[in-house]
Amino acid sequence: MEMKSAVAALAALAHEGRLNAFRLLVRAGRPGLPAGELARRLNVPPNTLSGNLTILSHAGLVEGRRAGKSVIYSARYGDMTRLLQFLMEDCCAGSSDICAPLRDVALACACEETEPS
Amino acid sequence: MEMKSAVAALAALAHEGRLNAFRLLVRAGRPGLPAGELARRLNVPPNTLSGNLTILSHAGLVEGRRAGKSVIYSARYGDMTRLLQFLMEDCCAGSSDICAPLRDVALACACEETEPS
DNA sequence: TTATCATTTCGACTATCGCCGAATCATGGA
DNA sequence: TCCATGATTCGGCGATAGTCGAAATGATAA
Repeated sequence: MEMKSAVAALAALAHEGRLNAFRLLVRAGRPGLPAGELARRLNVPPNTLSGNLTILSHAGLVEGRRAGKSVIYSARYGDMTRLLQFLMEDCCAGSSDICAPLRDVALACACEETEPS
Repeated sequence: MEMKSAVAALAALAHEGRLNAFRLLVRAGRPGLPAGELARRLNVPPNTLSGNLTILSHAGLVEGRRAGKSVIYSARYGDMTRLLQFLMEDCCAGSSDICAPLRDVALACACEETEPS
């Protein structure tokens, strides 16, 4: 069951235009961006982008909310996290040297709150 | 340039049969599994699986090496790591609460060498 | 070399995806 | 209400991906 949604999310991301849009939204953080602004920044026709945003949103990767005339899209970090979790599940098969680099990747995503003290 | 290969990897994984095969290889660890054994375990025709393994290998996610009559496939953990890194790049946009769950996912992939003391 | 087994490639069919122009829907302002 | 604007949906065409049976390739052992 989880399998189907993972495939859907991966299929949604397996497209240059959608991956660009998604990454832009990921970088935009919680506030997100209006659809038109996205189309302008990515330099794609609004209707094409709209279809791609629909696909991303069906896959649970983004969501849109209306604000006046605009629809503001933002990344759904929770589902993004679950997808990554699904991909790295049981990745290590007992060999810690496989798993270690993955940890480093996550720790490199260090934000500003890295210092524990 | 990195973009293209990320899309290729995601497209390769955006397929139930291939994702099953890949995950099975990921769990199999470095030793990997012969193609026929994979086909048997996944219950798919050998030629179909062969095509899918070719796609995965072109995407850099798996590799095959010959051992006698069999070709043994194994996951390429390095490229898998790079893909995850690409997906979570700049994920936090300054908000640490976005990034923290991702770190937890990576830390949950804890292997046996988790204990720091 | 010849037989045999594991795997891969070939060929053709079907289904689905992606893109674009045009029409439609939703909102805010005159 | 009527118009302007931002966004989405609809219709279609062309291109691509997926599957399977059948044939070919590669490797081994006698």
